[in-house]
Amino acid sequence: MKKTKKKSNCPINSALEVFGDKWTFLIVRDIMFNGKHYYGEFLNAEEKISTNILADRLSLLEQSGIITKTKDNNHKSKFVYRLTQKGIDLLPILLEFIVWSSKYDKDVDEDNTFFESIRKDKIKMLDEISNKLKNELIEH
Amino acid sequence: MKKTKKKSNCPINSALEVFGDKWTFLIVRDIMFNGKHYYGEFLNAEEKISTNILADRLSLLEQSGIITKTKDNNHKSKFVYRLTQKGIDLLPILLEFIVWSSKYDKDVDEDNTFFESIRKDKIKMLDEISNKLKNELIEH
DNA sequence: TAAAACTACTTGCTTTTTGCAAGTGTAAAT
DNA sequence: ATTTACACTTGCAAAAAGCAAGTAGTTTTA
Repeated sequence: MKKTKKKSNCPINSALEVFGDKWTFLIVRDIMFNGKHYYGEFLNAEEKISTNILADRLSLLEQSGIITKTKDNNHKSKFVYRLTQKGIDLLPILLEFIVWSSKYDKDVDEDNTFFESIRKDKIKMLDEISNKLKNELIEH
Repeated sequence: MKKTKKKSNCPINSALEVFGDKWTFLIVRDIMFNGKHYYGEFLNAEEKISTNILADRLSLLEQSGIITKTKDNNHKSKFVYRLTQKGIDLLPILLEFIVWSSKYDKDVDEDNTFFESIRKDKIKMLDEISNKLKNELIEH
């Protein structure tokens, strides 16, 4: 995916210039909810992204300031991928995705306690998760 | 875009099976915020979708139960596209897209009063817009 | 009432993106 | 010293997107 000129300055289109594909949000999801930080971990996701697409998307996310890429100190051949604040701020969008899908797609894996928590007290849930992510960000 | 088997039952992936492209959300946006209802109106959007992609996406959105397609009574050669309740329920997602983009993309067209209203009182905004859309749905 | 214009597509073709398999280069473990 | 682990890169076939032109009903206009 090469960088292309903007189609418009609509805020929704603006988000789609980064996230208008099948994979980018899944990478963010894996860092956000599944505690993944390494290339190999993203590759192992259930959805089976291919290696070249993963490399491309990680690079785009880094260019967009949504994730950072740093060397792992204890393991020099590994890179650590983390969410920036801009990335953490995607949380409300992903939570709304979860709310919508768990309402309308009955095939969705039902971790009902989690979905219910989001629905019942969205703001509390949002604070908890975003504080956890923010701490990870500060510690490194 | 042909219908393909699900890559997983993750709720986020589930939403991306429908919305993981550059165009689908823009069509929903045009119905939701810009009062568009006709094929020709979607074509005229700033982002310039091509005719075959538009036809394909309208058909997918209809199959997914997010929009309905009905004959226009006063104008027999026209079809009216409307959001179902499932489509209206996408509103929180789109509002969060707007919040995120207007925070991080400084090129975004600034209708500050609108963005501020969303940020200041998200729940009120959500009620107002979704009631308006729900009325349209009931009247027809 | 015949011709032109409108509306919602469809078709054919080129370009771009995706998906898959195999390969490369550096670091770590045996 | 050699194998294994990890993070990619490369090459190629398949799928999707983008563009221009065509079609088929429906209204409008002359």
